[in-house]
Amino acid sequence: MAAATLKNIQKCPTSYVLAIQDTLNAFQGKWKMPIIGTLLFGKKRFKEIEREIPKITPRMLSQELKDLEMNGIISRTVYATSPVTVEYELTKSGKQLSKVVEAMLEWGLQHRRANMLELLPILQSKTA
Amino acid sequence: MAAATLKNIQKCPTSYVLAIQDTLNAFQGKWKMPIIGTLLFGKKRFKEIEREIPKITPRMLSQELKDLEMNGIISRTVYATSPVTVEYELTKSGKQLSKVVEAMLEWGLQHRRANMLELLPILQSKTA
DNA sequence: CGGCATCCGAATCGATACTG
DNA sequence: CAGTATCGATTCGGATGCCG
Repeated sequence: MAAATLKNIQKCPTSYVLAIQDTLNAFQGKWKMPIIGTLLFGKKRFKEIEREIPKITPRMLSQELKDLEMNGIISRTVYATSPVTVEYELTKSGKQLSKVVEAMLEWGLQHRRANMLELLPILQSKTA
Repeated sequence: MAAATLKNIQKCPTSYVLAIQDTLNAFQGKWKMPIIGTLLFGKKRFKEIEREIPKITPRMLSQELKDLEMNGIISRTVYATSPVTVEYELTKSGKQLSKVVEAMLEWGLQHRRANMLELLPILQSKTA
């Protein structure tokens, strides 16, 4: 199959848009990408993830993990210890997201530097 | 400066999470990535974008374009024709997002194929 | 430890109608 | 053409408390 480069789909921008939205749905919201991000470093337990993601509540973490599992991005394993231990791990699909995450990360750093220099004390209001 | 690879920040997952969330904020929501996507092919006018993105309303398009402009991702040019013509174009920062978009696109296609085969008639309920 | 249930305000977003 | 204004439905997401 041909690679999914921009040039290949230039002919039909709309179908291209649909593909992006499709992808977007898999990890939309405030928390999914950060969760995936922490799991790229390996298996983690519920509490570990919670600790690494500032301000996430158990409610949201639980909800998002369930969502990600349903979408085939992570897998959940329960160990019958006492108290129970649960480990979350990226699936193969999930691991392939590292490409996306790295791209986002790299752009984020560049973009931030660019904005610091040129414009935008506007961000202040969002940071606060 | 060292490249922003995952390995480089493994030491501090939390700061890494913050960087991702930061990036995420720049194009969160249902429409921003698709808008950026269509603009990767070149300058476009309001109506052109609207036509290429299924189901977007003028309200949302207007709002998101404004947001993207404030974030330094696109630029807006008004031509004093009659009726007025407005063109939107990616800035340098915006163009650099192509890396992210392509990564998302590629993953989306792979992931879709994988899910078709293995699991998930669940998506049906979301597609409907 | 790893959650779930409930409540509730805030933010998002779609539909529709209108304007310079 | 390129938007804006208003309304209302839906969803998101934080706080809190409880459970096996």
